[in-house]
Amino acid sequence: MQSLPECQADDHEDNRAIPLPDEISCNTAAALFRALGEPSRLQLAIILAQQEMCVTQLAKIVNDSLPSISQRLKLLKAERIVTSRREGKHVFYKLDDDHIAQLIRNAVEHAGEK
Amino acid sequence: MQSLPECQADDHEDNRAIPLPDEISCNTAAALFRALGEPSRLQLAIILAQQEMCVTQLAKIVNDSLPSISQRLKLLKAERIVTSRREGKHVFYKLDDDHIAQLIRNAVEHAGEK
DNA sequence: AATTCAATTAAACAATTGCTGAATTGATGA
DNA sequence: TCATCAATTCAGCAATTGTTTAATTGAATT
Repeated sequence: MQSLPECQADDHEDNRAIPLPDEISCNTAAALFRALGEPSRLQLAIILAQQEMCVTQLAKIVNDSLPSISQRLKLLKAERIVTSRREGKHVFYKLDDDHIAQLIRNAVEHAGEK
Repeated sequence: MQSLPECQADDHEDNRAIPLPDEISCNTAAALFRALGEPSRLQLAIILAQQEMCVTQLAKIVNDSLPSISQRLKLLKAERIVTSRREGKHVFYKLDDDHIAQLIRNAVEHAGEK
């Protein structure tokens, strides 16, 4: 009987053909995904994709404490998912750019296909 | 002196205007992000976006143990990021669809802007 | 300057996650 | 059937993460 084709990678010595994705790109891109990879943070991002909002408003809407919201926003901001501006006592957040909005739309779309 | 405009959300009672993103969507989309939100898993996804590959090959390329790779792939598969097919002793994985490839490209692009 | 409200930060704790080595399953060939 | 190789599963451990309460910072008003 004819045997099945051997695993192509038995030429284990030659990895030249497949360049590893560079480590820094992986790390920073993964950090971006990780920031959005938590329901409560993603929820904030989705809300802020619709309209700019201050921390207190967000806390009311999602019914959670200020420190929680603030910490989530801090992480989202570190990954440049949201930007903030202060206006008097309030700090307003919004989505950084359409790039991110597109990313979120794609993910929600994919998730919806289940 | 003119005082700064009040926070728009002092009408705290009326949240009708801002519908909460539905919880299930948030959870499933977040799960997708979380799966990609780990450098070693994202690395696998990026490699598999370029070509189909079996577990042993992947282990060689990223220089890690079979159980590690297998567990990562399992999670990626659970989120429908990759698909697998068995061929004899080997199980080959590849990216599920271009949807995901696009998602990854966007993220890497965004990360590169830093 | 003192008060008040918004937001952030800090520290401690609980829960989740990823990794490691051993055991197990699946499939082929002797 | 037995031996072998690929892949998965399992259980225990270490590290990371998210939450909570309290304390602190920042800005405006009196």
